[in-house]
Amino acid sequence: MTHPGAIILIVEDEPEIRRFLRTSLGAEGYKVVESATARRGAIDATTHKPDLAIIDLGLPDFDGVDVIRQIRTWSPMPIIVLSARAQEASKIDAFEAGADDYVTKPFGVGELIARVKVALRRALRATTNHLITLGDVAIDIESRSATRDGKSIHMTPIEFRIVACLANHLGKVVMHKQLLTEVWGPTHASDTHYLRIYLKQLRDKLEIDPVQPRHFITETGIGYRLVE
Amino acid sequence: MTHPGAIILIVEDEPEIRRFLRTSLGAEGYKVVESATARRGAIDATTHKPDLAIIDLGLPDFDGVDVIRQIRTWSPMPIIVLSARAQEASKIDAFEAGADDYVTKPFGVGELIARVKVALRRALRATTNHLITLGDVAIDIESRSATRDGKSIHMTPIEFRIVACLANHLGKVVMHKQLLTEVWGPTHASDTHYLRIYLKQLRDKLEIDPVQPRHFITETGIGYRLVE
DNA sequence: CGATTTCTTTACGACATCTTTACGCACCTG
DNA sequence: CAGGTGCGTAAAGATGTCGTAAAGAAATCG
Repeated sequence: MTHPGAIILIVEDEPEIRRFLRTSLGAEGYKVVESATARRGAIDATTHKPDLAIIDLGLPDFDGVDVIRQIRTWSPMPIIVLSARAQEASKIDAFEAGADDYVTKPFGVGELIARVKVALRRALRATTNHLITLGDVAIDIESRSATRDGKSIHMTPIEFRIVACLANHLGKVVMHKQLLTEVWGPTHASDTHYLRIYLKQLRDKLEIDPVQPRHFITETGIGYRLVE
Repeated sequence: MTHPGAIILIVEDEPEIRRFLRTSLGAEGYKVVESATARRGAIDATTHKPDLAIIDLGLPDFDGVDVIRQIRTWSPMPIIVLSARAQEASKIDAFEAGADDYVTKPFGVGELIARVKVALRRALRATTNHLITLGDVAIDIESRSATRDGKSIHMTPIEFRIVACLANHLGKVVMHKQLLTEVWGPTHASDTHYLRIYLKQLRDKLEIDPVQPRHFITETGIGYRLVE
């Protein structure tokens, strides 16, 4: 599997389809979060911080397009639309709201999973570089793993999200607010002390000398920056 | 239109479809390059450096998937597959070869153009940077970083805001009052000594000879000016 | 269901940045 | 030539941010 442990949010009202997707995606190693309504979906997107969202358009309370717009106000996460509407106008609406892909029902699992993989792969690679070398430590963003001369280094989900976010802007400063919203969601956009704690942990694990960090650089008052 | 003048490569053997795409995409303001064979398409991709490629799978000489693999060895450009093959296996093959999207014939122009826009939008996000060169120093406003022959130069938040403000009016004089209000807010619009202190620091960091400034020019009694 | 990992909360010393204060110099003006 | 004005320079104090440790709460896993 390409992205072990990635969290996928499914916003879909039909229980059979939800069950279907849950088992298929679960078998691929993804964690699945489910929401049956648009309102619930928008909330779950902020609380569960998914890596990707699959959204149905025909929801009971609001239109799925509204959920897309809502998410797009704070996150660039990949969004795949799943809809029975085959008309071109629906597709164009969804794309303009910020969708990344559009799959019409009925659909094949294999195809959907392939599209999920493509979207995740794309989201995790900023340039062309999935592999990052920090001194004697090698980090593979795609397989969520890090190694120091052969020995693997364990990273928790949040630790990895921070590294991935910093790696997406390699060499550039990522502001506190952006880092916090991409990792913890928009509700924690001001909890800068979270960053201090996790950056400490990352430096302890990945830096050669955690006291004199050479890769996880702090830009006081602004944010953090990852340099190779 | 979202990306004026973007170059789009079309690899497609059927002349009617080529003509169709040429007019549709041309009307949207895109430049179109056409190739009728896989071999020709792989060559045109290297010579014309397109921003995006639309590739048919059923080509006379080789399979379109080979063209995708070929391009993926050297470029991360967005690739949209256009194919009559609706089987899931074909789609999965294409995605695994590195395709970004898959549209089955017959298709609607509106949808295709929407998918083209999404792909371009996504690709553009990675490659935008405002660069200013001051002698041997390069400043990237967007990523908040400055470098002198590879070595990064650290700037504090206020220092950077001053540079950004001056860079926004590159070559023109920015008055004391304007600079002060944009950086410190309207309450400090008269504290001109702040500027003297920070301009000194900036010159020490960014000028070749801080005593004889060539880029941070002071306009006595008026304000400051940044020249490249 | 208990054990272990992971996440969140709290607290405080160390440090970078910002602000304040002070003085020397060049220029202009009366 | 004395005194004012605007600018550059330097250094010390104040403020806010950061790093660190440790312990309680929640989630995960066998």
